[in-house]
Amino acid sequence: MEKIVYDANFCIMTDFFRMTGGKWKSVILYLIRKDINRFSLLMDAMPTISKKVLTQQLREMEQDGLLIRDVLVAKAPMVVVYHLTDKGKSLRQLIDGIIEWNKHYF
Amino acid sequence: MEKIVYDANFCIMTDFFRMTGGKWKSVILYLIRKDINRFSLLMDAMPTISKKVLTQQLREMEQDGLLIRDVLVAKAPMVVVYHLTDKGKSLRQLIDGIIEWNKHYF
DNA sequence: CAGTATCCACGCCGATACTG
DNA sequence: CAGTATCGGCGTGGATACTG
Repeated sequence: MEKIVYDANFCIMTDFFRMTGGKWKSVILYLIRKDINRFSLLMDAMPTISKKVLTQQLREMEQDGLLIRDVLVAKAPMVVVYHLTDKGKSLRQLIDGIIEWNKHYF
Repeated sequence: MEKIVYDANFCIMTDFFRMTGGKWKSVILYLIRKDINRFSLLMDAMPTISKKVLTQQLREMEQDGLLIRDVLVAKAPMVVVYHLTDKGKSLRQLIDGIIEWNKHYF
């Protein structure tokens, strides 16, 4: 009979929530998948997000290997395109699962 | 051609993250499912959580219909038992999906 | 266009002491 | 045993002005 001792800091779920949780990441994931893949397009689609926060979220998601930041033109006016990695795309099934669950239990 | 405008405050994912996210809720869900269903047993299993936070999380999860708080003895020394609702149990498949995803993409 | 730089509010989470 | 009450740190998210 072993004792179960749990620390949330070492929970596998913590990684998932860090990568997809927060206020905006699941929305960003959804939008980029819909080819809303430019900084200004994302700003237009999320009228209540700030530039700082959008930049932050995109950078973190890049770090987590969910998306790639593609700089097409490096001088002003810059052109940057975002697209999902396979890892980022693979989240869709999980998100769809969550949506289905929501439909069923509400 | 319609314009897509998104506000995280009305996102279906926000509900899911509120119900299962945060630092402890997925752990609590897991533990109660393992019949670690008393306040003090949960405290023992999560040595780094505080009483206030555990109480908070349990109350929120009760509000969200994920678990039921069963007061067996209302006078000190009290006896309270927690158990999952069907809605709470149903989260297991989603959590398992997340764990599988994690195994595959790490 | 796609960001930085600052400053700031709020809420999550935690430590500790006390209680029916 | 199963909580409340109180105080406080810290991180997330936001408003606004500025820039290569």
